[in-house]
Amino acid sequence: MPELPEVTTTINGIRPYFQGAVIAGVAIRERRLRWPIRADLEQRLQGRKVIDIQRRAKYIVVILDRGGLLIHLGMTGSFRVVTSQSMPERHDHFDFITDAGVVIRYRDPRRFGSLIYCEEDPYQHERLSKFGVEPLEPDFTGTYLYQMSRTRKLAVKAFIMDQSVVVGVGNIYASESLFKAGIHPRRKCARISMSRYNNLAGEIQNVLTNSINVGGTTIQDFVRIDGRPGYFEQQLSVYGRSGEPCHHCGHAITTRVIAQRSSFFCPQCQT
DNA sequence: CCCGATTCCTGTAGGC
DNA sequence: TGCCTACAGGAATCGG
Repeated sequence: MPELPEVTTTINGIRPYFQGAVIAGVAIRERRLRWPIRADLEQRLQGRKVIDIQRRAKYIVVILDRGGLLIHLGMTGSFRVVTSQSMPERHDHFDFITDAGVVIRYRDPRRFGSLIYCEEDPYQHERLSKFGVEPLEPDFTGTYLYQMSRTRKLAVKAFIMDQSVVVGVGNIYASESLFKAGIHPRRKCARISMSRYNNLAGEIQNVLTNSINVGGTTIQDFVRIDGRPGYFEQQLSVYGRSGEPCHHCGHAITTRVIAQRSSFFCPQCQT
């Protein structure tokens, strides 16, 4: 499930083929994603130059010579770079074809992803307007989390997954960073001290950075641009480890549903 | 406004 | 072996 590290890994994989390219064509086989792909997208993109590929929250932001694209991977979206001879398979919903003849192909079995065309600056698009801070930027601190949480009533796990607070943290990295910080995921976010939030902010940054460095996590669907999996899965402390021993104390890892998402934690190490 | 519940979707895993 | 059901979850939307 693509969270911040998986989006970054995807962007790094696409960039060598996409940045600086001219879009020779777009082939769309399935327009019904999270929102329908607009009918004139092929025509709008034809001949346009790709200036840069960036990230905001879990969106891939493609900067074009004017305007741009917002691409979300949803739950099961991934890109691959293939040759023009490669036949699209089921769930390969669209291709960007560059002037170098490279095909950048999007696959998304569950179709929760999106491809949005922006006439003007994509950073001004409404979809990006409600996002909170970037976790790897300097303004993401324990103080920030502490201040944002004081008046809120939800569990800390739901709080750090709230994209209007901090972006890019999904179910996997929320579970992992709370374990590293020794915080119980069900604890009310307003009842956590400044020093614990300092730890948590640092652990969120550590977990995300470590994952980026090994190409992200592969659980089920996410694959890197070259089709190989990310390797962060081997470093997971709690996610998906229900019943297995905690690496720190040996107690069995517990799973509970918190805010409609399965959550994994050590009941002994996390309080 | 806030927050929990529901919804979209399909591949996979587990039970019988 | 095959069928059925539950489950996975990002994020928009709905309802209390």
